[in-house]
Amino acid sequence: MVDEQVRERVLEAADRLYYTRGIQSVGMDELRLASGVSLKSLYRTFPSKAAIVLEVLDRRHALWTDGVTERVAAATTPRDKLLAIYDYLADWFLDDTFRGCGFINAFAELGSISPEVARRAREHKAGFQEYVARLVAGAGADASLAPQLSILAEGAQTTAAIAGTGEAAGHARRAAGILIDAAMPAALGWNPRDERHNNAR
Amino acid sequence: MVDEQVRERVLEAADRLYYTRGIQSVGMDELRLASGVSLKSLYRTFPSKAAIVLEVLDRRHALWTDGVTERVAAATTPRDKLLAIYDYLADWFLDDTFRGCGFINAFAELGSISPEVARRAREHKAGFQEYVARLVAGAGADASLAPQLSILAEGAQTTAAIAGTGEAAGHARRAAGILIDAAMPAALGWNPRDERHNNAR
DNA sequence: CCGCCTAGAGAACGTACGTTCTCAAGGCGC
DNA sequence: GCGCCTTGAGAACGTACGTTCTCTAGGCGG
Repeated sequence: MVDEQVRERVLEAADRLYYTRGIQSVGMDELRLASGVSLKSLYRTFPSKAAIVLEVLDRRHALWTDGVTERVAAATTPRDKLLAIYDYLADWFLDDTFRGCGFINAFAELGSISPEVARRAREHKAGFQEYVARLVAGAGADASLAPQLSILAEGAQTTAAIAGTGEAAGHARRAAGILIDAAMPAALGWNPRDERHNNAR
Repeated sequence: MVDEQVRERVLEAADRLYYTRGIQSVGMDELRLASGVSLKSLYRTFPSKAAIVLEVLDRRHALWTDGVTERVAAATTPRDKLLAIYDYLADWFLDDTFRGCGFINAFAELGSISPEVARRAREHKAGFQEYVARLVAGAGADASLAPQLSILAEGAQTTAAIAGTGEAAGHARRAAGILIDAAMPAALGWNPRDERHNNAR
């Protein structure tokens, strides 16, 4: 089997298994079975399980970033771009494999014993916060809005994961709408009381 | 050693170790060392590690509930009672042992392989959401405020844990203030635009 | 002072895991 | 067609863990 094929198969299976059942609960033998790659090829392609974990996290970061970016790009107004984040979450929460944010989970499981995992989680969250900050700046809203929206997205993910329902996305979206309206300068001709812009779900 | 002493020592040490390093990373031998309780007494008092984990979670739930309740009780106005939740979080985040919500962490680590752990996490979060809902009702605010405030608290905890800083508490508190003002009926004589009530930190 | 019961220390046991090694089969150059 | 190199399957190895067992020491009632 070509190296590229091995990489892809292993990372795909590892991501699925680690996300579903936790990293420490999934052994290399199970990963071999699920990926259809022999242990030999596995260790020829990756130096260790720890390395696989880090690559899985990097892959997941790219998928998340692409997904959010795409969804935001599809929205037109600056306000809708901000709210699109929560629409993306709403769809994700409905996926029946949803089990919370993989980075929060990895951090909870390994953050205190693997500095590399902790760093990946920190960078993933910092990246998202910066992205939101750019959107907020683009909307001309007060900069303090950005961490507020990030915290709402974060809270929606853990709430939805533990509750096992997706309704947190809607709650977060409505809260975000209120916070955006409060942070939007009326000077830009924006009227928070205008019902047409208050497109809550 | 008296049974009561054994229980307390083991649960205290287990809570500290599990919270700091994760549950699966802490073995029974280390728990024996940290608690100063022999393996024999340990297994005389608890049937298994799984049972200890569940008792630790129950204990932690009680500690959290008491801490929040006390802090809220110290506040006077309904609005300040709601904001007191974030003051409690702010203090907690400054504790240098802070490593996120123990229930989120336990759920991330074991939620998919231990239904009991998943249940504890679900009940813990549901209990908090109901508590917030009661406070919101007591404040005469719209019921939709409750899940919004819960999600903010949730997001602040994971954000603070991964970032390693406590500033998320302040961001969540300011967002909460805005959402509370938006959900408070003006009919009760409440004026959201009144600066005197807008005691952001 | 003697026997019994309990507790502590740690060895022992079974299992599981990450990683490496063995061995046989198969593809490919010559 | 023959030898060599790589690959796959799985055994093997070292370690760690949860749990139980062994043995010894000591406290306490009689």
